[in-house]
Amino acid sequence: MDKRVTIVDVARHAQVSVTAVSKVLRNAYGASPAMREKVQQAIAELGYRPSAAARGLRGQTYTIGVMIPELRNLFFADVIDGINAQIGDTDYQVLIAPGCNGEKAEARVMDAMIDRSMDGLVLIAPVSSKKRLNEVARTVPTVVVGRHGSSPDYDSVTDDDVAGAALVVDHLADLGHRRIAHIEHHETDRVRLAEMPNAQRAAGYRDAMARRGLEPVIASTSYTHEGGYLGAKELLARAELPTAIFAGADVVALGALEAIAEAGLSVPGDISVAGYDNSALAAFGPVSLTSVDQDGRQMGADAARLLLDRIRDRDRRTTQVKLSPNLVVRRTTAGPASP
Amino acid sequence: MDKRVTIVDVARHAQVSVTAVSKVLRNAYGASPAMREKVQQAIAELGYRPSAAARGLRGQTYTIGVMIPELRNLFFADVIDGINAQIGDTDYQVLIAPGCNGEKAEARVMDAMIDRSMDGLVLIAPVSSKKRLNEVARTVPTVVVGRHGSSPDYDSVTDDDVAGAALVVDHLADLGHRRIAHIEHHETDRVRLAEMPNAQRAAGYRDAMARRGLEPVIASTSYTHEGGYLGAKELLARAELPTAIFAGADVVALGALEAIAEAGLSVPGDISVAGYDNSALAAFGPVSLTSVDQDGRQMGADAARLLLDRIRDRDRRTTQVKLSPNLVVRRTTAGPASP
DNA sequence: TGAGACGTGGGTAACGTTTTCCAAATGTTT
DNA sequence: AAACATTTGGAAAACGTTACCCACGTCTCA
Repeated sequence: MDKRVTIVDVARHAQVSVTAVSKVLRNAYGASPAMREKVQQAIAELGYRPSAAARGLRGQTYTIGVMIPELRNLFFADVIDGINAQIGDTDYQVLIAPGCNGEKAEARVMDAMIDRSMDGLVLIAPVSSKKRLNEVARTVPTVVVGRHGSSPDYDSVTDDDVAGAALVVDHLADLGHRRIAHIEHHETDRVRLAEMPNAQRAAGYRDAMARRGLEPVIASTSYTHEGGYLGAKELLARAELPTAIFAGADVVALGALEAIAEAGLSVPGDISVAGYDNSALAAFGPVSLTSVDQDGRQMGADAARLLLDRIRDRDRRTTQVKLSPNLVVRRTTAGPASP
Repeated sequence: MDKRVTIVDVARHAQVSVTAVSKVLRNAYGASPAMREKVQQAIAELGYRPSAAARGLRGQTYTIGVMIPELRNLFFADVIDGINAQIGDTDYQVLIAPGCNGEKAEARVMDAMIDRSMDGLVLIAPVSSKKRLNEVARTVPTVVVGRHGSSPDYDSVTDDDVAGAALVVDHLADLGHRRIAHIEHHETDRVRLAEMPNAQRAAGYRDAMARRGLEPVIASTSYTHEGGYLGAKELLARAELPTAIFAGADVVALGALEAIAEAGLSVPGDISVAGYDNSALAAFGPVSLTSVDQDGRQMGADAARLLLDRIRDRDRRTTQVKLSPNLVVRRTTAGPASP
């Protein structure tokens, strides 16, 4: 309950002005090496730590906010690792706001971060309207991760979902499959159709199928375990059974696997299954799911780098970084049983 | 880039004093309903939001910090859900600091949270010294989750790990097992031996075995997948094979399963395996691991409740909440093959 | 009819920084 | 030696709140 050590205490202890201490703290111009030395020592002796609140009132808070839709998604964890690694031991601190599912929760969280005068924001897979995102980005330096499309106000980092979907289709087609079905996340909103990864994956699937001269077969559900289960059930009930299913996400693939097992079919004997995200579940031995790997760490690192750049120079033109995915082939895909 | 709306703007717009607006904001005493109404309207019209930085300089920041050792652990995600649910739509915002593995990272994060004048801290499974934790708790209201032992300075919420271990041992013994081995996290530090959950689980295992008149068999590795793999390998190399293995955590159990499969043994035919945490991996169909369930959500909710109470009254005596775990029996445990 | 209590409302000094000046000292060029 | 840059250090005004006061009416009760 002892009183907090302030910059005034440090100044007094070092026998210099408050201004001088502030300059040393910020590595600002106008402090001689001798003075720096003196002040550093006083800071160390008193165990002084600047108050972020007071700093925020004037300038920076040295805080980066990360908005994430879902803590349990391991891909997002990778992104955060990447951010953290890049921020490293700069003076910035990364803080994550949990539970931002849905537009309303997102709005609340973005406001909260702005209220707290954060220096920069990383928004991971936001669903808010583009208008809202632009507004936010005009208020505070912002990088959006995992959402396609460009903005004049924020930088973005995405994975090439169209290419990723093509990787899967090509892999399956090369194995000899012709009836390759896709389970997509149902989407109607126009902007999201253009910008959300799920829509891009579906588009990539259609393109790749067309290039191969194959008919697309689509079940439109949601990116959840249940969505995968229902989607696969629907596909298995059709007249012509697919010989392979490309699920838009790993959880979806797991749901599909369950439905396939229930139907008494084997994987990959009767039907091949591929997912997307290369999450820990996909890599997990007993599952061993063929999946598309996005380098989450790299995406996070790029996002952090872009953000620091933008904090330094807010008027810089925005850039869009697009990374290339890799296909990780495991044991759920193989050639079709019979032609 | 428009200027921020401040309390002064609101006051001017509502034709009242700044004090009056502040009172309304904080639901403080001394504002008539009429004035409240007027001010609320001005706030709405201007879209005013109070600056957390400025507030922090004077009093509260309405921010709760959560320190978490590892984002990927699903149990922690449950705890955070619980915290978030309890905080609900109070004015508080929950912020998580990622990557706090190790004492040094923890120190940095706790400092960062204090620098940011957070109103309260939830520390999940911290490894820092007790002295440090007490210091922090004396600076800012703090609740520690998942670490046993009591402190005069912070409240704590734990699961009864001794009881949890006993649940497993009793379950296995009731099935007829007599050679029940345990894979523990190696621990030498004295305080941690008393306070960390892993140590409590090992102690609970020993007690329960003794109560049953059984000899404890322990492999001392670490709470990781690899630790489980190596631990099981070691146990399987002994003269007398165990008929059951109680792993101190689900990841450990998964590693053990891998070693067992490699040795050409079947589960639960040749050997039973149980984990701890009832993580999503344990529940996952193909794994279906018997495990001890800690109600993470409940723990988080309790922690948040205690924290809000302590923020309200800092001099309240500290309390320790201890929850009871449940055993979830799945398909990796069964009676031993032969006597 | 006073005296006190109470209900309203506002003035203003903090809070701990940063930042914009400004002054003095020192160095550098003509 | 004069004129001009550059370096070094400090004074003081913000920044947007809160909280402690005080002032003014109106009510209540002896």
